[in-house]
Amino acid sequence: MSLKRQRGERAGLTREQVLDAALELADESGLAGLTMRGLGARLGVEAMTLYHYVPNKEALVDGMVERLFTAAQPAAPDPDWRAHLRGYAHDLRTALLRHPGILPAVVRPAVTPATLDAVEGGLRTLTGAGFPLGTALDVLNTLTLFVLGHAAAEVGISASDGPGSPTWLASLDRERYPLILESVRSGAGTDDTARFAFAVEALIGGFSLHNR
Amino acid sequence: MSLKRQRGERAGLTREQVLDAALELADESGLAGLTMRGLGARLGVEAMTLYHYVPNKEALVDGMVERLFTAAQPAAPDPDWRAHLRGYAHDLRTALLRHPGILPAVVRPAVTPATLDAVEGGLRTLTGAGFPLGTALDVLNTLTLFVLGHAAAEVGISASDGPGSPTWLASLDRERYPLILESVRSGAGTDDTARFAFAVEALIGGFSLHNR
DNA sequence: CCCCGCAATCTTACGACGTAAATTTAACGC
DNA sequence: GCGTTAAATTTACGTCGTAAGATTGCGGGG
Repeated sequence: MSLKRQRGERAGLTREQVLDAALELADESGLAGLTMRGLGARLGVEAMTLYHYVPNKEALVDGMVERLFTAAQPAAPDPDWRAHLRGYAHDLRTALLRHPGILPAVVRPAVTPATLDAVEGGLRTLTGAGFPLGTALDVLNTLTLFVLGHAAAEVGISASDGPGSPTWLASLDRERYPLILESVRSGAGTDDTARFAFAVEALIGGFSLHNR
Repeated sequence: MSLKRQRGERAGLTREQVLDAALELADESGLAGLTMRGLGARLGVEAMTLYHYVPNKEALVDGMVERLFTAAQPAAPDPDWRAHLRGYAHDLRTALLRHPGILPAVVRPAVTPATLDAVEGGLRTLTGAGFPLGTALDVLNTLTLFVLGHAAAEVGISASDGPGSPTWLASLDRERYPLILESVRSGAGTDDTARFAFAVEALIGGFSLHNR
């Protein structure tokens, strides 16, 4: 990456290289630090060159998001629908957290061959387990949106130590917020991974009510 | 709003007026259309004037988000914890959807007196219903993050008719995606409000497993 | 082998953005 | 009235996305 070329030598980029470099840059410098000029520099190329691989910056970000979703390998189909959903949620979260830089820009699930396969596979498992098709779709949409929101919030929260941080919360009025203070003191709710697992289990437990 | 003044006449703004005008502008023109100059114009003032009410644009957006959360009046404490959670989720979603313009920027819950009250109240109801404190916190965090993610995705999805739209999905390969096509044909999963309610019920159902 | 068309890359330029610095103007206590 | 302070403006700078056009390398048909 970013090798210097002789005068007039070609860089030989591909769209995938551009998108991957953009993901790296966003992870290092944040969304605001993702610049056409900066991305060009990282690839050893002028900014305008990038417009041969991407029509504009919005499309660049869209491509990055697509790449993120595509990187989540579809969970192996599991006849146990609970295990299938657990695996799907876990894998999707892991893929999303691999590139926290663009997560703030992921406000909707991307539609790619990979995600379509994941949905189709999920529908097959769920309907096979007795869920009506409409319910199965609601289940998958609900779970996907939850994973998205949770992952985005995880990277959003961790960066700050202003309002909301444990030390900040510890200075609250103990008359008014006794339970919050007790929670902070006991260190509850600070483990993102544990909270995620808790939530997934709750959702699966709730979905079970539609299956008998 | 935006009344023209005589030369040298004062505008007499307040921070709240600035934030509310910013919310309006973001709703009309999107996040990219939210500009210091544009916001100034809407208030009948030069861009630099806004810096007397807000240190920079990032703080402006933060203030808008805070205002959004504060506008969600805390749900009336309900001894029935299920009803309490239902009301909380519904009210928060309604408040968030009232200003779709900044929702893409809401990647984490804001910490304000209003939200602290909501959390404390929720903890009181849940612990009163027999939940351990740590579990109660997980329940509230899970529900809040879900509402955030769902609301953000709702406004993100609705705007597009490219990939992911019903008409686009209808042209998929029927050998490979039979269940997705059947879902589209039956119009399943298109009602955001219904899906939200479904998800909230599922979560509450799952939470119930920790309460007996 | 040459040359020509195409694809990749670079150069230059423009308008809009966020905001620093300095300046002007209005409002208010003494 | 007068100085002080807060509110608003003016001017300016650096950076951004990107339009337009020029330039350079490469591969195939004479």
